[in-house]
Amino acid sequence: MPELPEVETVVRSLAALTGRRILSAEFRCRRVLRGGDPEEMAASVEGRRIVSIGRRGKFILMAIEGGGYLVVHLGMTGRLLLGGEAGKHTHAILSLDRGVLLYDDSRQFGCIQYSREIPDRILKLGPDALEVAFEDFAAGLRRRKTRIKALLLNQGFVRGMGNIYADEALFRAGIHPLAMASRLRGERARRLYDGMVAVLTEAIAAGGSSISDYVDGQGRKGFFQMAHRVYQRTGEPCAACGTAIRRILVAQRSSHFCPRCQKR
DNA sequence: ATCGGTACCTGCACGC
DNA sequence: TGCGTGCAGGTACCGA
Repeated sequence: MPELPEVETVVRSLAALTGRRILSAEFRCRRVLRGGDPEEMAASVEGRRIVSIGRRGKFILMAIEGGGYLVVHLGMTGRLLLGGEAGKHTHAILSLDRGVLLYDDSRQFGCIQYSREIPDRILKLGPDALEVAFEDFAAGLRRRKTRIKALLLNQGFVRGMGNIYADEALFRAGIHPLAMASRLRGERARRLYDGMVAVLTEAIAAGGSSISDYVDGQGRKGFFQMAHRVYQRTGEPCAACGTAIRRILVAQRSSHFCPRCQKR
């Protein structure tokens, strides 16, 4: 489901969690706990308030009263829902002093864990795609010996981009997904940076993209998918030149682009 | 140290 | 109807 705009939308939709007390917690599925023990996790959060909720790239961090964090990653199909009924794929249930928070994930690629400190894998992420300075972004491009599409998906380079927005940013910049990152300098680096920031900002304003099952914390769908210009538009005419959009694999991920507008 | 390929899991759309 | 195939917003891990 979720890239930066979707995760940002979820976090904003869950602002009401701030100050809520967790009365009880149930963790049902070991596979999404990243090795954590369900009983210990429950004991670590029960009786404590949620102090804040925020985002680092695609990770959601809920700061828990007295220190520690509930760290959530939505993977491909994860959902955090304020209210509603537990279902077949509900892996965590937090009963609050007002309402209930459910964590659902049919594919179980996401995770929910409790950690005393911010986990190392989060500290090792690159700068946020909406916070990185252009100079750092451009310098990073020059240092990497890989295709630009793969690099945009690498969370150690810049955190928050995923398959949809990487394709959309590359289209806006007129850059082919197979272009070598190190060769993008000057004006092309600038266009990519601007395209990335613009597409992410517009997507947040639209509440994210709901391709199949994404919803925010209140169960609302996003509608930025209407504005996708290449993602999952294989065969459709390019909005700029009319050429049929093509799909190729880059780093094992579907990549959609206009063969005429996007140059290597 | 960096890269690409693969594994993980469920559900859906499609063709036969 | 049912079965096989391919595809899907993700990261982690492995060997080269």
